[in-house]
Formats: sequence, structure tokens, C-alpha cells
Amino acid sequence: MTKGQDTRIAILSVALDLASQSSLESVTIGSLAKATKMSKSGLFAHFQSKENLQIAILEFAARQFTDQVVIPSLKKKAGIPRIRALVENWIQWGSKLKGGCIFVSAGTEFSERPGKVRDFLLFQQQSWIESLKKIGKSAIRANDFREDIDCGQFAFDLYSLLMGYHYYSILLRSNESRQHQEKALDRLLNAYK
Amino acid sequence: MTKGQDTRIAILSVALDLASQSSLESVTIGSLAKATKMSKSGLFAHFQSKENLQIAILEFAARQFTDQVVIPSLKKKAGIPRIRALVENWIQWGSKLKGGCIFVSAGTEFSERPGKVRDFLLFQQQSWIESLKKIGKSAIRANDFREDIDCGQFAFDLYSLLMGYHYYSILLRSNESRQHQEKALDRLLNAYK
DNA sequence: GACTAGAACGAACGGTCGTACTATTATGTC
DNA sequence: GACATAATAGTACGACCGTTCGTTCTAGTC
Repeated sequence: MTKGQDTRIAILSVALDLASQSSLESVTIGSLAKATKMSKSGLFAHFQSKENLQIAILEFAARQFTDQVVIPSLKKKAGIPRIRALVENWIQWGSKLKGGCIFVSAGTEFSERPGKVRDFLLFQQQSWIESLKKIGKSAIRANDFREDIDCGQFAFDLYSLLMGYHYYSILLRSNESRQHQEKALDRLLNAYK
Repeated sequence: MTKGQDTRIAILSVALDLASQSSLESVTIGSLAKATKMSKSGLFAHFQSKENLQIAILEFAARQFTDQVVIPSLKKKAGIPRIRALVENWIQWGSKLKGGCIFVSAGTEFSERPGKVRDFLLFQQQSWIESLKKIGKSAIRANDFREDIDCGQFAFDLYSLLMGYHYYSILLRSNESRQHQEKALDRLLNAYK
């Protein structure tokens, strides 16, 4: 680990925090330099362009997401325990970032802005959906779900639940959101049982 | 209707379109002036500040939202028909705007930015949730829902469903999202029956 | 036709944006 | 310790940001 790589990670860590609070675009080179106590040019040299910086932030976030959300869930017993762990980890991950899950906010932000950033986001979200499907399949194999269920539908249902919880807690800051989410998850799991 | 009011509406109509495509913040005075073929200063005079412009855009959207989503639903028979109409109208409303529902994107954008814009968004979303609750209550009175159901939970469930559909169609552009949404709604309504 | 008020304009302000250069300092190898 | 290379800083650039100002155009009233 050279000094450059070290600095880069430190930058991205701060950048991810800033980005989740407002938006990817609002993380300007200038503000990020100030936040990291570096010069604009010194920081810029690490990324060569703002687009590269944005992608680097998302890649950095994706790595954390995998480590903190996906992998720990896979260590749990397949089926309902794994699903519950996944939801729990996702919520924890979102609450660590001040503005909630960065993929949600960046997704809205770049949905109509073609380019490398959107491509990356699309790829990330698709692989997240795939993960959800797989976890649904493993629940069938574990006999926690019926055999005839549509895993694509399950992925959609679970995804929706997380999005609903996300907005309830981020914008409305409703303190009932957690209970609502739990009840909705119970109902969802029951329906697939 | 004076000429000024006329122009103001024309500006807001274009602004709403631009805002939904990217974000509220990205609608700059300059770009909006170009899009409306006005001078920056001429346009600016209508709003006095960018914050006022942003609020005006949201108020403009909220009026359309009420007219196109809420009111038409209330004309339908209370209960399941009204709920289905509400969902349908919401989806139509979101698909008219290029980047989907502007309250979703603006909500993410301003969740951590205190000020008049966030206040307005919070108010708007809360009253939307209230509408959902009321529609749940009217479904109970119409005997389409059980008497013991929690309308707050129903609002959360329906809200989640719309958010899930929103992301599936906006970012993933999945052509299965519509079917998933319909199945999820059926399951939801059945659970409350 | 003179006067008024609303509406739109053009030019300019200080500031920040992303990016391109060059110069300086730190780090690691022989 | 000299040297090559990586890392950071400094400075400058043109473009655009939100905003202000004074001017001009337009429409309606007396």
C-alpha cells in the first residue's frame, strides 16, 4: 500500500460521506479538497477527471456494500434467516451514511444522464437484484419458500420494501418506519412460505 | 391572467420537465433561460431567488399531482377501485415526467439540506401519506378491507410498492416492472381483505 | 398623446466550477 | 547520499453560477 493509494482511500471515504449527504454531483473538487485539507490540484491528480472521481466513489461504496451487506448475509443459514440478515444489513448500511444508501440517490440523479456513471449504477443495481433473486432461490432450496414462487417477483417485493423504508426514514424521518418495515417483511415472508 | 402570470407558468412547465430529468438543483437560471428563450435577468425577475424558483417548481408540480393523481381517484368508488385508480394515476403521473416522479428525486436530493425547499417537500410527502391512510380507511368503510387493519401500515405498504416500481422503471428500465407491480398490488389487497 | 407600471433585456459583478500546466516536496531504490 | 519517481502544491484558464443594476420595450389609463 503506497502513500498514494492510502491518500486515495482517505479521499474516497470523505467523498462518500459528502456524496450521500447531498448528491454525487455536488461533491465538487474544491469542496472535497477543502474537506480533506488538500489542494484542488493535488486531489485532482488522483482521478484525472470528475467523472472518474464519481465512479471511484461508487466503486468504493460498492466494495463496502458487498463487504457489509451481501457477504455477511451469505454466511447466515439459507432461507429466512439469510433474508432477514440481508434486510438488517441493508438498513444498517443505509443508516451509516448520513443521507441513506448512495445507490438510491445516485440512481435517481443519473437515471437520465447517459455515461459511465449511469452504466456503473445500472450494473450495480442489476447485480443487486440478481443477489436478491439468488437469495430467493436458496430459500426455496431450504424449504422456507414454496417451490413455485417467482424469484424475480420476490426480488421486486424485497427491493420495494427497502425503498419504502428508505424514504420513510430519510425524508419523513418517521419513527414508525422500522415497525412498518418489520411487519411488511413478515407478511412478505409469510406469503411466500 | 396577466402576461406575467402566463410567462411564469410557461417557465415552470419547462422547469418541471428539466428538473425531473436530472434534479432540482441542476435547473440553473441560465439553462432555464436558454430553454425558455428568455434572458437570465428577465426570467430571474419572476422568482427573485433560486430557492424561490425551486419552491415554485415544486408547488407547480404539487398542483398537477393533486389534479392528476389524487382528485381523479377520489371520484372512483371507495375501496379497492379507488386504490387501483390511485396506483394507476400515480404511475401515469410518473411516466409523464421523463425522470419519474419529481418528489422522489427532490426528496432524496434535499433530505439533508434544511431550508424552505425541504420543508415544502416534507409537507407534501406527509400529506401524500395522509391521503394514502384516508384511502385505506375508506376501504374499510366500503368493506373491502378488514376492520382491524392499520392504515399507517397500509400507507407504508402502498408507498413502498410505488417506490419499488419507480426504481425498477426509472433506472433499471425493466419491462417486467409493470407485471411485478400488479402482482404485488394484488397480494397487498388480498392481505388486507 | 402623455404618463405609468409591468415585463423583459443586456451587461456586469464576485465567486466557483473542472481542468491544464509547471514547480516543489516526499518517498523508495541502488 | 544521489537519483528517479510518485505525490502534492501553486497558479492560471475559460465557462458558468446566482444576483444586481440600469435600460428599454409594451400595454393600458387618463
